[in-house]
Amino acid sequence: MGTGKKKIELKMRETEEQRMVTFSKRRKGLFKKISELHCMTGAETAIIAFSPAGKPYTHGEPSFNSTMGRFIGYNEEDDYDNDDTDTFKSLLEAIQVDDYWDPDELGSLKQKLKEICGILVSRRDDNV
DNA sequence: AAGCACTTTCTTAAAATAGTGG
DNA sequence: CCACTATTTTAAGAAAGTGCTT
Repeated sequence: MGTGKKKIELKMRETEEQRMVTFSKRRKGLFKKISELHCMTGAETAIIAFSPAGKPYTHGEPSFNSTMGRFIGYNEEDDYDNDDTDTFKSLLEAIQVDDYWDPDELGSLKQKLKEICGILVSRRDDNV
């Protein structure tokens, strides 16, 4: 016999546990709404949400990567894998591990990411 | 096996939305 | 249009379940 939904203040949840559960539930609802937006309007979408523990959750339609690729302006002829969401995810995760990762490795990962972003941004600026 | 980081299930009320009539 | 109500959807609380790493 649950106590049912209660009214709560719109502020940071008090405990880590509350934050985790609320994150899980509300992310689910948010991603569902975004699916509906795509379904009803054809809008291409991409969203990233970092969990309280720092893990990135992505969602997008027709796919996260294709929408991100479109946003950043990559060329169609590039053989870019639209379904490989792990590509962006792993890059995102790489930035999160500052304190736990080997500094040299992190440095090179960040450098790679910067290079990739630089290439993509300049390509976008050239073509649009 | 234990611990972590979520995820889900259930009950129930809050909030959002659709429908109706002025 | 706005006010009111009926219906649907969302999510809080509590607790249990899942999958992965150590």
